[in-house]
Amino acid sequence: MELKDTLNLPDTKFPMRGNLVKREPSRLEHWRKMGLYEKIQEQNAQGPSFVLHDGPPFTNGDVHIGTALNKILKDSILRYKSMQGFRAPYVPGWDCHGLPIEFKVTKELREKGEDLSPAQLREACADFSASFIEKQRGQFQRLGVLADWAEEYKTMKPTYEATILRTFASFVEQGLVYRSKKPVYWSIPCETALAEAEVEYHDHISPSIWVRFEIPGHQFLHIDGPLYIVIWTTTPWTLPANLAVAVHPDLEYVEVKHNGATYIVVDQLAENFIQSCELEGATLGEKHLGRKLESLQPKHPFIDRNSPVVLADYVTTESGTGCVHTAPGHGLEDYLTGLKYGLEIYCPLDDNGCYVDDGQVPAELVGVTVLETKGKCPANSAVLSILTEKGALMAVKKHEHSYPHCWRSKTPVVFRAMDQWFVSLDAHHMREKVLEQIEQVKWTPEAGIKRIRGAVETRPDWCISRQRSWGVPIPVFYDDDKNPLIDADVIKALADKVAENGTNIWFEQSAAELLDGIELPAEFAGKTLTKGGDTLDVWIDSGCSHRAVLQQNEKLSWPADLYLEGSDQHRGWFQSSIWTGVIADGAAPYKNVVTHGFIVDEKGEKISKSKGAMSSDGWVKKFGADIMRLWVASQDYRGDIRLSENHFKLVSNVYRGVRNTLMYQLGNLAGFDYETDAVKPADLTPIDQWALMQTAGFVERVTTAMDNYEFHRAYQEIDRFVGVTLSRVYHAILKDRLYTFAPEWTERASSQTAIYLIFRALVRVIAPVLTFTADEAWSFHVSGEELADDSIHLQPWPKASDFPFDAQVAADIDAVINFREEQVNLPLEKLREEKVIGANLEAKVSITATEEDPLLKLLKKYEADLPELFIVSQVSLATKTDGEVELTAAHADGERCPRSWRWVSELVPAGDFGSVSPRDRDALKALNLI
RNA sequence: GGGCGAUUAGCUCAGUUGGUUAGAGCAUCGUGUUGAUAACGCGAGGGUCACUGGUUCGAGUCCAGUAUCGCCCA
Repeated sequence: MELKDTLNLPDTKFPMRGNLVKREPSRLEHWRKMGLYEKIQEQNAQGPSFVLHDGPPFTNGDVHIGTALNKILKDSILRYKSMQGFRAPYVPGWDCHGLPIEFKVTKELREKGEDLSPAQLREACADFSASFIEKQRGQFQRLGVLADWAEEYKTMKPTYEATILRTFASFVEQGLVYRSKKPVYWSIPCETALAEAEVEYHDHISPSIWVRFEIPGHQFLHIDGPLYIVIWTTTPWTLPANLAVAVHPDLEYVEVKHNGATYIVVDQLAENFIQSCELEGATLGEKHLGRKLESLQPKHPFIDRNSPVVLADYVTTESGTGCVHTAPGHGLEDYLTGLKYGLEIYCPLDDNGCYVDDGQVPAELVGVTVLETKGKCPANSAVLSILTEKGALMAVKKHEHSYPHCWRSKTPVVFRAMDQWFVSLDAHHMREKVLEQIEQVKWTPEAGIKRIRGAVETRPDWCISRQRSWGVPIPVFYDDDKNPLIDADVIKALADKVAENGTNIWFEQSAAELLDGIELPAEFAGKTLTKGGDTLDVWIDSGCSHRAVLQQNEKLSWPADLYLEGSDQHRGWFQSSIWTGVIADGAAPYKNVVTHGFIVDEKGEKISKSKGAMSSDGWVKKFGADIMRLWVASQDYRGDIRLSENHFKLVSNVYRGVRNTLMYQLGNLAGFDYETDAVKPADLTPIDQWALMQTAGFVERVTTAMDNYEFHRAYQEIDRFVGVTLSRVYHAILKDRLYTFAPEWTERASSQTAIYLIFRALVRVIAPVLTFTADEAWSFHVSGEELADDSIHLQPWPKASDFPFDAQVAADIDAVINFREEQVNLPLEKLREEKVIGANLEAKVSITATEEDPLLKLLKKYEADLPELFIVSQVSLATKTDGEVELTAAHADGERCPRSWRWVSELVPAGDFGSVSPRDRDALKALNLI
């Protein structure tokens, strides 16, 4: 037998390498088989409840890395809450309806040459959505997300749809729903009005044109020759709908004279105007305040009507001429000005974006489309040629600016007035009520309250109608005179039918069939009715989730304790939810809202879609779920979250440290039975008490971090605890005693007792984040096998008070260790450089100080422990009469023990093993080996 | 263009009510060990705290502006 074989070296089957990609799936299967989620719920059935309400991801693709981040954060929080004894059910959801799916499905069907009825199209959309629910569910599960998948909610489920309709009925009942002609964003390829959320801004090159409107007669005094007011626009195609020219009441406008003609533009932009239109030799004349121009009646440049000068505050001097082309049917500001001046909300475009023949539009424009394809806009070209022909066009330039685009077709959208359904947000002081409720919610980060407040304060009435099929129909009927029947009782009755059969019935049945058995208001009774073709804005769908899920699933409760989504949802889901909550239930549906930022690349810039780094699965397949989860925890998610391969490698390093530490602990607990082998708290050696004190502090700090959902702080704490407290200090010191002491010796049992307690705390603390690894380590701990019946996720969260130690002893050792870190290592390193020693055990340390020195007193108190704490072979303390503490290091004296590698004054015989130190001889004796 | 936020070593984070030479961990480099070994130890280098100006005896910390980045809006 070799000496090495007489040592108690670490022994565990817990593998050093994680091999997560390969190993994690079998643990998932194990969890599924044992019903881990259900077990956790059962265990906490009587605990206080904590309801996190899941924001439903849209079901039109693979799980995006941002969605993965979101779900991981939720899962980590819920696992933490569960370990703390909360009944924390998790019902995930899916957002199914909406334009992106309908668009994609329509496109695919068109390519196949199939033309489906709305009902058939909806079926295809439902299949599409269902297929991605399957896919995404699998991807979420792969991340380790634990949930009540059997109860998951879907916005396309009949009962959910019925809730949407009932919520809408509540809106109608309160008189908030109205119909109005209003300019809305219109996507020509999609033939639909778009919500703000469906519009994205991209840089766009538009023609910018200067157009002169003649002011005939003697409207303006002291002007000889022709007089013009000059407008500037980047949307020439809206000129046929021009009904006015807006100027700012308080700005000065100046007469620009050139070649006998006079042009009126705002003073600040006169130079710009002269240069842009190349009016060489132009001179400036009199100035006039904008409000004085209000009475002017310029002529439309190519249609026989006047375009009066109106006043508007939003006119700026940033670009153009300060005289704003106004088309009430094509812009929101123009619309408001139009209302103020009693102008028609005029919009001569059909659904396809082509000019209609209404007797006013010039014949050469009729049928021309305003849709821009490949940078060319036929309507713009046609309008420009008319303007040129009429001599009204003064200049054309290219203008790059940010312009709204359809989020799906990516084409520029147009503003177009048409009939839509709206929800009034100001009636019954609804907006004020929502703002009041916002104050009752705790927003994290705190700045979130400003964002949602701003969004609620400034949003216009909610346009809720969409001209689509894949959604919940707006339950409105029309009589022959186009009078709408929109009645809360009728809608509620319809909702009952929908709860049974889904909204498909709206598309499959006639109005008469739909209304069969439903009592109509007197004015519609007996009339022939037709059903409306619009669907509801999908934000209503998801905005009703708290009503459809929290109020209807008996395991959940309303309002939610927590909503946790990306910061973009201040304007999206958080807002739609609080509106439906306040309108239908009188309060906000959540108590706390936490937001996370967006994922950016390593430079901190928006991640580009082409990189292919967007898929959650790609990262999981390369690094494993625990690394992804650790990556999520590693950063402060309240700001931007950086994503890069490099980053994952760094996180992997930290992971390896944690894993190795667990392996060390498991290895050194081999053969240790806490019930029979643990020492009493009073018998714990000083270093073990120190380690337990450190653990208590660690647990306390991590708990605080977790309570604040500050995973990055927990991550830093874990990294530090594992890397410094345990690995560098505690575990390093322990090696000698764990390896060479006889198993029954108190010191060794003391350390194993401490390691046992620390391991069980550490593995719990990492469990919410490193779910797989913690459970793996736990399995080996409780069963010695990779998979066990028990799970770390059924264990309670540790408390600082779980760890016994004497505060004075622990503090003393802390001081000794600080002394080692600051003073002892340096001279040892110097010896190493000088090649006097290699390992620290080859060294001895001598410390000299005055008798009164507190440090010396402290060291004396623990003199016997010092070699172990300093990890050297010998430490000698000596006194002197005055001066600072002196520390010298040299090669150790005596001989090297071949068993413990420590240098001792003399070796003693140990049978067949030759000579060893007296302590090692005793150990061998205790082991009955000699 | 507007609103909100961020900006501390290569990376991820700490920096308490403004107060001595700005701290960790990881990474890097050097080195030791070979009984945690695709591991572990020790040491070193690395920051004009985004920039500019202000308040103050004193500012990473307070104020203003600028820049860059992100989200939202136009």
